[in-house]
Amino acid sequence: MLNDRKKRVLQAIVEEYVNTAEPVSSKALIEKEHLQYSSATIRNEMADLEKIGFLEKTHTSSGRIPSEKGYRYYVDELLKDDNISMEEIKYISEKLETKVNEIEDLTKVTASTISEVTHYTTVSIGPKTKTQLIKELKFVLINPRMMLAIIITNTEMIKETIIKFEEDINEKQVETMNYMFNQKLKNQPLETIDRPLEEYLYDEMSYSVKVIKPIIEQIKKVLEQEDQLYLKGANNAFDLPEFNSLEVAKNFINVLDRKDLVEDVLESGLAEDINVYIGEENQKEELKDFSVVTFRHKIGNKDMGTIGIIGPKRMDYSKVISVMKYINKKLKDL
Amino acid sequence: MLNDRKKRVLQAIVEEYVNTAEPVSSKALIEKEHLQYSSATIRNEMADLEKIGFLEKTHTSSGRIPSEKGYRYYVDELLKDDNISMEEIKYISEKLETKVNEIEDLTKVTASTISEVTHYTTVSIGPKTKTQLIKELKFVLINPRMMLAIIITNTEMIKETIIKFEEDINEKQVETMNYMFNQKLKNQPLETIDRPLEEYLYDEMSYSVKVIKPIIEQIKKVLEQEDQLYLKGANNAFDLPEFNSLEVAKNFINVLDRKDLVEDVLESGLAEDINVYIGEENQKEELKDFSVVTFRHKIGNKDMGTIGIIGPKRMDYSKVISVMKYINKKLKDL
DNA sequence: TTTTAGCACTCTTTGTATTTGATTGCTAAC
DNA sequence: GTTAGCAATCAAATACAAAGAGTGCTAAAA
Repeated sequence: MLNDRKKRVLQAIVEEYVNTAEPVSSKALIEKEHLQYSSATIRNEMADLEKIGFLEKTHTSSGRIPSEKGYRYYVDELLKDDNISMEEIKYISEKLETKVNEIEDLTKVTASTISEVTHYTTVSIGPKTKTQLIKELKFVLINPRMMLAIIITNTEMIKETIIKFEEDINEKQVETMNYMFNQKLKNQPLETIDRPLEEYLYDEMSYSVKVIKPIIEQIKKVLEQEDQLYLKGANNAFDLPEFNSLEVAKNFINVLDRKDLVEDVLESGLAEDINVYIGEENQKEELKDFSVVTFRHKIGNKDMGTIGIIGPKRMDYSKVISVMKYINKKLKDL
Repeated sequence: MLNDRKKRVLQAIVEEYVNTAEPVSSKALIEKEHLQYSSATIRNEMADLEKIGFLEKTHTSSGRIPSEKGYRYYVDELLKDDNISMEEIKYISEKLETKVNEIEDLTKVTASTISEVTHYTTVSIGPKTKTQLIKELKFVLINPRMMLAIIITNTEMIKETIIKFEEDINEKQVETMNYMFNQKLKNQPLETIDRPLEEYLYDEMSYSVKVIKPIIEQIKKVLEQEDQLYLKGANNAFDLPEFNSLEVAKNFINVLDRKDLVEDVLESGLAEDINVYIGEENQKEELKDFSVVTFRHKIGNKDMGTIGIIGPKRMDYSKVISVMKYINKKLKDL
């Protein structure tokens, strides 16, 4: 579709613009890229690239910036995904090799590492609670009116919650309940905890409503509560020149504050491990001025959490994707 | 020290400036406050108030704004602390009366409520882990290589952590260890878990280092890890006119990102429940352009968590303090 | 046919005056 | 003790000019 020179020009413009945030002129290009052509030749190529929608101008006599279509072509065809230095490799390895006990923490650590290496803002979320199976339930009596319920899922996620009672209960009762609940819930999806279960338990056990109800309610509450989002490096955004516009900055902060939005973005990822959404490609209106790269970490086909980078359209896609690919490989090795 | 009219002028200027964020002119003042004096008289009073350092000008022919000294006098002498509406009272009551199981969550809910009512940014932190006593330890075997340790403190704070082993252990061992650890640690400050304890346990129990060491290490790790900060309403700051200056906005975001800073601020509170730090009164260089109001929630003399509001010096101290005082009363009633 | 030199044209950026309007401080009168 | 009145001050808005960077296009060179 594009001849080699055009590809080279487009790639150079994207990379130069990512670096400088200034429209790229024909002169700047031949200097930076040591192109063996005159500026007039490059200008002609740039005019062509603009004609097919890969470049834009900010005004008639300005240099060019990539259009969203230009970024897309760059990401799909031109981008190098080994743009990662020895220092970065070392840093990432060390970060990921520190012992992490819980998967949710692993997602956090990974997100935080990505943010630190790329200097972009990351958001992350652990494995989706609702779709998981209950591997085991453990009840521990803390005092006669307080019990801790521990829920272990098939992805080794562990959730704890405290349950308070209005009457005293004893160890024996806890044991029975633990047995009954496990009997009924083991290997079930978390959403099993519903009305019929409640009635079943009332029938099987002779314990009062005052004992069974708080347990069911609290477990339900824990499982239904939104999975917690983790945000890292939001302040980095303010070092980017596009955030000199207060409006953009405000917009950005507001997007990060909209948990529903962020969650949707993280869940929207397709089959791929890594997905790139550039500007208008984002479903959500509020994100159309930004680019989002999502990274889904899986073991087999078990979802282990998703991480998203939210940044300007002028994002260093090459660096971001290189880092994610490296981390992906590293995680599979663990 | 100040005559009544001066007090009235100072109070009016603070309140007007808090509202409008514009320097207050003598003319605006007589209009808004229905003062029975001419603008020239008010100008004389304003000149006097400036002479003693309670007011400032942004340039020679501008209206006046309060100085930090002015705010301080306002907070100490003029401020009304019943500046709270029926709607706000209702909203706060409902928020605080929803059942909360853990103290850390109570601190979060409170912080979030304060942010929602005042529209300022709040940061909060639960009761300080390190200074608490261990009330009880519970070990629960999850599988032969994995155990959950539950630590209950004297303020009913509950911390859980997962411990992984490199060799299988059984229920019996867990029971023994649970007994031994409790024996040694009950009613001790959390920092007791030190070298001598470790040796004691090796001696008393015949279990291998591979079993005991991970437990001690992991418990230590949990107790030493920073107490988690909770941030709410950061985006509200961007609606304030002072944040139209990108530099201020950036500064603000950076402060919020500096956990050490924020933590120090929350801990710096004195004996009082509510403390106000205006601009330069803040110990930390980075906060000298902001005002901070901290609110410490105690039951008896047990610290139950601290909440801080970080906002512009032009803060609505009256609203903030009124809300905090009301919440404080409410919490004591619970 | 491809490439390039050259130049007119466009538009942003920067700098400089000029004007407008709000507000004060001070003086003299009430 | 209070106030009217007025010169003085300064920020903010407006207007204009000059400089500079970059393009598009034409015609010539390769």
